[in-house]
Amino acid sequence: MSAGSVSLRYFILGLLNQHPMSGYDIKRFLKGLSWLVDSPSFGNIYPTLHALLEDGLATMKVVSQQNKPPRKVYNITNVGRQALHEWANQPVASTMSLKTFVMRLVLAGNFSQERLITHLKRRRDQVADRRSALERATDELGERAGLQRLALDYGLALAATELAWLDNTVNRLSQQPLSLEVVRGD
Amino acid sequence: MSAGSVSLRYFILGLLNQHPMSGYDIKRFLKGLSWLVDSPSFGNIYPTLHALLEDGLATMKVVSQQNKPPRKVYNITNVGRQALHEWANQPVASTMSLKTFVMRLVLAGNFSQERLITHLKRRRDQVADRRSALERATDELGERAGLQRLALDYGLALAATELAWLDNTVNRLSQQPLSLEVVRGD
DNA sequence: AAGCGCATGTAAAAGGTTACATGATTAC
DNA sequence: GTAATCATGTAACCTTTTACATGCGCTT
Repeated sequence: MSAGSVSLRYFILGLLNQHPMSGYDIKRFLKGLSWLVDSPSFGNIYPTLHALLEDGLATMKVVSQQNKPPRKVYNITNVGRQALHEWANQPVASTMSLKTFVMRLVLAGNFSQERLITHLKRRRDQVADRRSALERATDELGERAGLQRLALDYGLALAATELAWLDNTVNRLSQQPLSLEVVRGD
Repeated sequence: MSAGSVSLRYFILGLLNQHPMSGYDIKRFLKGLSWLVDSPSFGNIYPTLHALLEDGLATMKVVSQQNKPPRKVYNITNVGRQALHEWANQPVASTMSLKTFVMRLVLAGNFSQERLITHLKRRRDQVADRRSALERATDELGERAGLQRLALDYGLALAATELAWLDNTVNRLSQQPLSLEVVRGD
């Protein structure tokens, strides 16, 4: 999960800040978005939740269900919220994978509208750089039509779409703010 | 690198099959494509090359340079080529990250035009499935406009572009095959 | 001989998946 | 009682990054 990515610890903490969840819930939620975000295994999720408990960043409550075994629902604490904000204030690496971008996008719900827009704009600049790099690489290839050209072509198509989407979204959000209703646990 | 991905061992082997390279060369080449493929560290590359040597899948020759320290250039062996083909014949997981797709696309140069087209078509189907899943998820969200919707929207935009590119490319390649000049090492 | 860029290498630590094991609850 | 689904948990293993260390060849 790491490698210029979002550490699972803070990714989960950010999810908990939006909604109390069990390990199973987290797995299901991320599995549904698995093309857009990392989807860790249970063997990674459960120990991470235990660590959050241990460090006082989250609390746990056993919730009985009908027809189903009980769940352990985790809730972020005030200390956890503070840790999350401190983490979020750290500078972000200048390059970022698609998944990392979307993960931070999801976490952005914990913060302000400005921060969200900043995040999108930074991504925009990054994608523009990437497009330039791909164009340069394409030029260097010259006439040769091969697999590398195919890969570059593919990358350029994606970059163009991403840029358009980001511009569009930044404009839209600037005019009409998103309501960021974060469900606060307690 | 693993986790439904392309193992570094075979990725490097595939690169060597297209062109003899040193560890440093590999690093530089992949760094340039780092948005499209995994870009492993030296601490991963060098030991992998040693293992390929050890297993007889590659040979190594020290090549002196002017003005620069000598390089260790690796070359695939016949045994290595056979291992690569066996690996490539194994069934591929039904879902694949963008990077994994592009990595396999680059490796496809080692194989036939049909295999290349098959790879692209399989990706096409996969992306179509993904789009359906994202559409379903969007419907389930209903009216609520939030970050999750933003993420889904983003995913849908990318999926649409990918589908168009894949269709386009498959058609183009079906009519006008790509010349796959693989530089055979020695 | 000191410094710099190229090039290779390694050990320790971090991060993750796989493959189990356990147990609750319902349905047959 | 046994199979199936939901849910949690753990240990062994694998991969990968990080943070060094080494050395060549040129320049000053």
